[in-house]
Amino acid sequence: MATETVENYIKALYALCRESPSGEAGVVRLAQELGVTKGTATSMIKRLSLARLVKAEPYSGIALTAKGNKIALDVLRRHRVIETFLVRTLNLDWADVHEEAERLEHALSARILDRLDEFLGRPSTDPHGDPIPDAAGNVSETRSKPLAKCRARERVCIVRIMDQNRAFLKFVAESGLKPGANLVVHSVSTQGNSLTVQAVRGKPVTLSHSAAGKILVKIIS
Amino acid sequence: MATETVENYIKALYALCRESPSGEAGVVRLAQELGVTKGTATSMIKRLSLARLVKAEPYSGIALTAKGNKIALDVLRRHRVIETFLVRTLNLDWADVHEEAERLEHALSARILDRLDEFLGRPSTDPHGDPIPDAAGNVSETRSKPLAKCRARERVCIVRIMDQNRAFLKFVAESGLKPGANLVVHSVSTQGNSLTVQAVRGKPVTLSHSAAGKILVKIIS
DNA sequence: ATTAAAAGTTTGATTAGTCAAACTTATTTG
DNA sequence: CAAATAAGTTTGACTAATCAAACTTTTAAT
Ligand SMILES: [Mn+2]
Ligand SMILES: [Mn+2]
Ligand SMILES: [Mn+2]
Ligand SMILES: [Mn+2]
Repeated sequence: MATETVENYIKALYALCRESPSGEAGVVRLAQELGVTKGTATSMIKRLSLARLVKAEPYSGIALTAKGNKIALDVLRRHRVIETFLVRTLNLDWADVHEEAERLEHALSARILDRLDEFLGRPSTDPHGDPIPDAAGNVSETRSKPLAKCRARERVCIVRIMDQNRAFLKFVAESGLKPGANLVVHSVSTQGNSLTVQAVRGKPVTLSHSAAGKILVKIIS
Repeated sequence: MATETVENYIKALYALCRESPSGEAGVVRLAQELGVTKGTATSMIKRLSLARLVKAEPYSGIALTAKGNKIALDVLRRHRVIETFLVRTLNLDWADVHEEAERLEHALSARILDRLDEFLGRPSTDPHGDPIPDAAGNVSETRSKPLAKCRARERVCIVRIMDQNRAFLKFVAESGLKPGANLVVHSVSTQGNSLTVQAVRGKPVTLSHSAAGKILVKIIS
């Protein structure tokens, strides 16, 4: 079994590779993400490479191997099942659960994870709308687009919040913009740097372009 | 915060001090308990001593300080709340939960622990009858004696099983001797090396002296 | 095409935790 | 009591994870 530290590196690498157009991660960003120096990250990459969890040439990009990807999805599954449990069963604030899950994700056996998953009714997404990979590592992401790309008068349903920041999550919840909420795009500013939406039976909310970019929605037919 | 390793040493020391008449623990037993060499245990004791978690003179007994005791009770609380959750909510086998809790006990924050405790209705004992310390570190142990010390025809209620061994726990459950079970002491062999008990509406079970010594009971008035 | 900045690597040191094996002190036991 | 045994300690070595600081390579600007 991978150590807690290795699992954290793998998970961070997975996220960085996702969001990079080249599909590869860099050492500096990785170090930033994990709060370590770049030298530390470099030496860990060497170890992961030796363990065949990543593919990396000196002075070039880092990518996960199939084996590394498997671990990433497994950790992600544990993380998201735990978040779901913490919110649904223990009533923790959805803005707090990410950090809690960050520690717990490394301590659950496969057996407990499965029991927890069963107890929760095999949820397909966590409280933030993040898809939960199944035990085999399959992820089914709902087709969606950023709210920032919507046009006026579109009716949409929020599917996912792409940011773990506590303050942002608090704001999103305050504004009634949690996953599942239906809303109408009221107006879009001409410069495209903000837009106003209104939840059903809610007050209108104006969002900056960057905030609206982190909220994924699907169009209601 | 103490590391996982330190918490394990402290917890083991707590148990060893409990069961020793002198109230002090030795390095060899400690090492055995944790599956490390005695040299390793010695060096850890030095560190714990420096951190004021134990009081220890070279070549003499080890005792927990008040600070160490506090940590031990805290870990014990987490361990037992988790075991209760695993059995009651996730339906895990009571023989398996000890090992699972052994890892989880180090990953729960105070907040999650409290929510879990609340969710379970603030239980006072875990599935094995082990008392759960409260958040302040108070333990209330039910007055009890070993089943081995009972005489024929006594009617007793099982309060606690003093052994985490899986095979033993399986046997205890099979025999209907879980905490809460009421039974009558049928007969006691003259040599005192075995005794036969019968649960209400159960078959008679014969126990060795050593097995009966690990089952704590209280007399039913 | 130089050169400055950014990205990545290396080196030497540190801490936590561990082992094997030699060693010392305390306890038993004949 | 002396010798054997058990308990406890010390030493030297190792792995995982980290940092600071010097160094090298790549990339971006001028
Ligand atoms: Mn983590
Ligand atoms: Mn999430
Ligand atoms: Mn433990
Ligand atoms: Mn227990």
